Amino acid sequence: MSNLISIKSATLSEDISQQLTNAIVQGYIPQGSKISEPELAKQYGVSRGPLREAIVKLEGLGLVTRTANVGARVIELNTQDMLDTFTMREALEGMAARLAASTMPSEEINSLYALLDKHQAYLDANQDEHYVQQGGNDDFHLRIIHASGNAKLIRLLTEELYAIIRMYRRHTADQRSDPRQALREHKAILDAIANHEGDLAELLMRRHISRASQLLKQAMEHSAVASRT
Amino acid sequence: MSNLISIKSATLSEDISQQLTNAIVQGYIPQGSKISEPELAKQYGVSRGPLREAIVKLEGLGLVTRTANVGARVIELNTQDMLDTFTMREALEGMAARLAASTMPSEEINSLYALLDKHQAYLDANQDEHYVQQGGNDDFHLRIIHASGNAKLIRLLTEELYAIIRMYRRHTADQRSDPRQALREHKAILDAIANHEGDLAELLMRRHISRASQLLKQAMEHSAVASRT
DNA sequence: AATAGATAAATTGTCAACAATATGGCGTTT
DNA sequence: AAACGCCATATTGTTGACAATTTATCTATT
Repeated sequence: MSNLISIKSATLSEDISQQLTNAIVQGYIPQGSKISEPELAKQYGVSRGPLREAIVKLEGLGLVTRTANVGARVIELNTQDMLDTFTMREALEGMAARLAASTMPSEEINSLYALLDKHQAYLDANQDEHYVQQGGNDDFHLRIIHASGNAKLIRLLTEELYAIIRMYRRHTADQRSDPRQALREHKAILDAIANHEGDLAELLMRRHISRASQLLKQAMEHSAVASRT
Repeated sequence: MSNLISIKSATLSEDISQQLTNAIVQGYIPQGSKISEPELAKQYGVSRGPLREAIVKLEGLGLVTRTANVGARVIELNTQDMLDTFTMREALEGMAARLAASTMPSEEINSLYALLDKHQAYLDANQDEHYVQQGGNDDFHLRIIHASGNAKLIRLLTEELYAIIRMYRRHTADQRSDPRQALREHKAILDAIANHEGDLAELLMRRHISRASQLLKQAMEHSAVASRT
């Protein structure tokens, strides 16, 4: 139940940085709340030095914003920020799918087919309940991203954008997408990659993400109307 | 002649951060060189605190790499890194062009046509000599990026990727592209945007950047062969 | 002579104190 | 009563000192 996950790193700063990142993404530290240096330093049992360093790192990751002489606050994700993030994701993951289509080794492709079979079996067994893809090696999108072989693209998507997305999902009604539909789309994307059809793979991946983005937009407009009553 | 550009910021840390960024991008601090905290602190006349903070920021921007208990080094850009960066640029600027096609106000479009006329006049007057587009408001690509209206995309492209690209250009034979060809492509992109043809604008922008990427690749292979003699 | 180990120097990581700035409360003034 | 300015408090920014780790130097051994 504790939000303190003990990860022994080489330096305190790295340690705190990871713990803070986790705390923010998981929502233990709510959006918009102030990051007090003395308070957190006491809480984590370190001095302000390494803690400040961690905050600067978080700023680089886009999880907090800092104002000189005032301090840091956790970002507040509004719908526009989220749609902007999805737009970038569409462009970058589309490109990742294209790259994967030309470089992905066949054994990795087979392994991904096996993963999709596993997802299929899960849906069959759990009557279409969403499987939680929390970033592990079982996440189809992450596998494609890594298959791109573009180190900078991998870092950006997995360390920055996905943190934001996961953070957002926590406080919104989970995506009301049809998991079987998503699985079909995943399969189509993988087929294109297996056939080394980069153009098609990119197109399908973009359409897939765009669809999720549209759902998000609708959900937001809906909840905005609902909260207005 | 000094590499010290005095920018009075709210905090020393911001100040140092900007100066270091500039020094690295401009090549005053060469690639691969070690960032010594005591040395730089003395050089800039500050204590190690704000200097460390600046280094952490630079790490977030991808300009230096840090190793625990060892220190920071300026990144060394190899051809692969550069091609990876161009690949991301292709995806993101392509998307920016698409977005611009649907949101760019007509007066801004006219202003961009005027800019291209200015470039044309420059080429006519200076017998096709490259105009240096060092990131000012006269850079066509930056104008398109800003017209996308996607804040996150703007920040990533202008603050991170472009810093890397400028850094790389400094120590390589400048792009041997045909400036008239580039100008023609810019015009075609702008035409597509003016006609609100997002698909076409994206396609043309990607082709434009891909072409530059190909030239870069050839130049690299060429110089690799040349240096082997 | 080359390698391995021990010691010394230098650098990074961390801390606690001080300075500068912003925030909140109080009283005064209009 | 509201607004302005002043003062006290708290927070951030910066500094110098100390601890921990790495790097360099020197000696000893094979």
